[in-house]
Amino acid sequence: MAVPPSKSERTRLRILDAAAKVFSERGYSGARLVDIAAEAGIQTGSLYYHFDSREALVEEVLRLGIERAFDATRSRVEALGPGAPPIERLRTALRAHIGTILAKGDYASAHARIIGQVPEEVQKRNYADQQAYGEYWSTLIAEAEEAGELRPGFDLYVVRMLLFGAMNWAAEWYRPSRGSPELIAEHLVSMVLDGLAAPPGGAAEASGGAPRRAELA
Amino acid sequence: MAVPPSKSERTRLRILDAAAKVFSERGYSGARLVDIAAEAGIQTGSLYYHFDSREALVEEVLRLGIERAFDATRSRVEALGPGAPPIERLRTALRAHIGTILAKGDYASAHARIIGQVPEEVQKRNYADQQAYGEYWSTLIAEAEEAGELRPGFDLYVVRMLLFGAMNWAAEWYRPSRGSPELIAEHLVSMVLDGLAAPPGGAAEASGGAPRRAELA
DNA sequence: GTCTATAGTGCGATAGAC
DNA sequence: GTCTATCGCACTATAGAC
Repeated sequence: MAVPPSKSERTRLRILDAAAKVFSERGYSGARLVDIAAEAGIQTGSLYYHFDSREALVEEVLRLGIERAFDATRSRVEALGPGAPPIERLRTALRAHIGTILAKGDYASAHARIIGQVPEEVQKRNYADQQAYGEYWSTLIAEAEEAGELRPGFDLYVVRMLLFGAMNWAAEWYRPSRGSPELIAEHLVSMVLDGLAAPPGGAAEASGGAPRRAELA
Repeated sequence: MAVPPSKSERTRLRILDAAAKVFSERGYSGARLVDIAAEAGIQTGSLYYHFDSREALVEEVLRLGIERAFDATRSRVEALGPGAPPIERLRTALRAHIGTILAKGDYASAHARIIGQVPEEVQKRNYADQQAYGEYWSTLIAEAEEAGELRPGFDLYVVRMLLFGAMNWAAEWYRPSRGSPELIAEHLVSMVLDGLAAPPGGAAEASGGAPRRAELA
């Protein structure tokens, strides 16, 4: 754990960062090894000292894409402590996942963008990781429903996918000029949990202004 | 208008359908002309009688992707008549757009998936169409807010992009086994307008079951 | 570990017959 | 209009020097 990273490992990480960026920008087939190498500051041939093939490289990017989002989300949810209401855990997970997409580099967005384009073998090997993260979200949502904190009647799989869509798509349009990641996260949480519509009573005031501006904005 | 399509035009349309499908499945660079030709039932060289280049082909697919979603959405909103409340117009637009994504072939989802990967020149030429459709949505959302039918405080650009994300992403996960397009559309509308959360009163009953099951399910 | 050089392959595009 | 044949290029991957 406390071992300082060797030169080889540091280069390997630079390559992975470069690959995540280029795969995310150009898609799986559009990303050229020469572009990835240039972004990492080496020649194309040198990539093969660190990775067996283009496929092995993309596979590691995809694995890290899930791992980073999962780690960030789980650790922030667990930091709430065991007594937190399920909907508060869900709210925290939403903030963590979209925060990873917006702020934490290109791994998560590379995964979202290219997983449907990589060779079938690579998809299969990534499937277990995806399942585990999906199960985690399923549990978060189901526990909120079982606690009576969600309106009844939703198909929770559909809900989960719509949520992932709103979050993962943010990689396509977000620019820092649009506001802090935290502000975007508050919009998401406010929209999907409380809804855009003013409550029927007409007293818009009573429902509170929608997204409370994030402290860190 | 009433002119029957020539053989050439029918082949051209078969090629476009095939291209929309293959571009949507494999991404811009992953789509091979030989696959598109095979899907259309012709040889690769024959494509060049109908289109000048691979770029010209993808450009037409992208143009149609916007056009079809725009036409479907606008016509359903206008069918409501001039007196419809703005939030009802927005609700209808949401149903129409996601319905196009889920049911109406591959053009809309091809646009969503590959617009970020095509050469910059192609992106630029598609930009005007995108702007027009985006403006249309901006107006729908802004009118609902001005009518006091939305909770105050949202950045409407962020809202629009989160909505597009939830809708466009559906192409990635939707299968007919998940339910009819209409059922998915009701989940979307219910979630983003009324929210997932049960109202604070605790009388979950009063808020109504979430997505009313679509008639056409 | 990283370089240069190159072998091998697959794809977009064109030419010309039918 | 569609075919077959082919040119030329760009890219992955390997070999061997340093």
